[in-house]
Amino acid sequence: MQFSFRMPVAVQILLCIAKFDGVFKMTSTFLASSVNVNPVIIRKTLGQLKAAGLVEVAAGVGGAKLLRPPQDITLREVFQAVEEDVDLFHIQENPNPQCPVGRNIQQVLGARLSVVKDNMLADFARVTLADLLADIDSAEQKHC
Amino acid sequence: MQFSFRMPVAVQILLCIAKFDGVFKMTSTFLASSVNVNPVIIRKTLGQLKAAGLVEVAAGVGGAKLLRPPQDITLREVFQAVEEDVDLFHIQENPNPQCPVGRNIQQVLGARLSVVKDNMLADFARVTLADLLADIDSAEQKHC
DNA sequence: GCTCATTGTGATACATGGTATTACAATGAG
DNA sequence: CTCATTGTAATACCATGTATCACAATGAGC
Repeated sequence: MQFSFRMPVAVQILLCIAKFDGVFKMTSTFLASSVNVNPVIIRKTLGQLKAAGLVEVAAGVGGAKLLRPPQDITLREVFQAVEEDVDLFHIQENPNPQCPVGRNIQQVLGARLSVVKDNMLADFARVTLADLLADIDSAEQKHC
Repeated sequence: MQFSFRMPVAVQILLCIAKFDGVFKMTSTFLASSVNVNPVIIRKTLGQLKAAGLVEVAAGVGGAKLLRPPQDITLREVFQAVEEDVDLFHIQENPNPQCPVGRNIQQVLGARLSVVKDNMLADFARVTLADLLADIDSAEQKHC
């Protein structure tokens, strides 16, 4: 099991916008060449980020901008913008009610797993785009 | 994105074995009727649990047993027994090396996400089969 | 040694979801 | 009005998860 590309793609889009705002126009074609995916994927992802209130996209003329400063945007928001909010885990829906394990598994295991999911979201909430931009800058310096 | 049924199914199998050991013979057909999936799914899952050293399965005559007490088996082991150990997250493999974001995204975001994954596994490691058995018993008492 | 319920496993089928791509109407600055 | 661009529908393809059938191998008990 793996998460899809979507969240990493969304993060890369947002980082590019943050880093190149005012320098280049952030069109879906430009972003597509940084991420190396099809421009339509970028446009769909930008649509989700727009719906989440993270960016604005200029229809017609093109170009995307952040609506909030990078230090105010967390991975949690990005994740929730692009991933369906279904349960992360998936417990068999029709266990046997005759069996004491079957008739309680959903409640018992579900409670444990929802803690795990909450912790994951809390971890995401601790990382901002500004953190990642700083990480990138320090990685760049090491290369030079 | 969702995890598959596999881990919850494996947990339910192990709980049934723990609860009914010595009372019923734990064949794949019996377990399939508690979990309500095809017996072949049970046999495949038991095969993974056997490979992980959690259970033994009597070929021929049938029946599965735990190889360790429930308080020594954590959700982490169960999870890792049945889920491929690929990266939980999936970062675009060929970002544009010309772009400062593209050429660092894997390292930078990958480092952050591997922390999230480690935390998730640590959460799993804190829950044992014995905990779940106790949860089930207390849920059963409330129903009576 | 035979029987028979059971396991282990390969093959197949099907549904779902992610990704890539084409096409085109709608948009809006210049 | 023009034209680069966005938004979106349609389509295709592949990978993965799940269900199911079939059958050889197993091994306890008679």
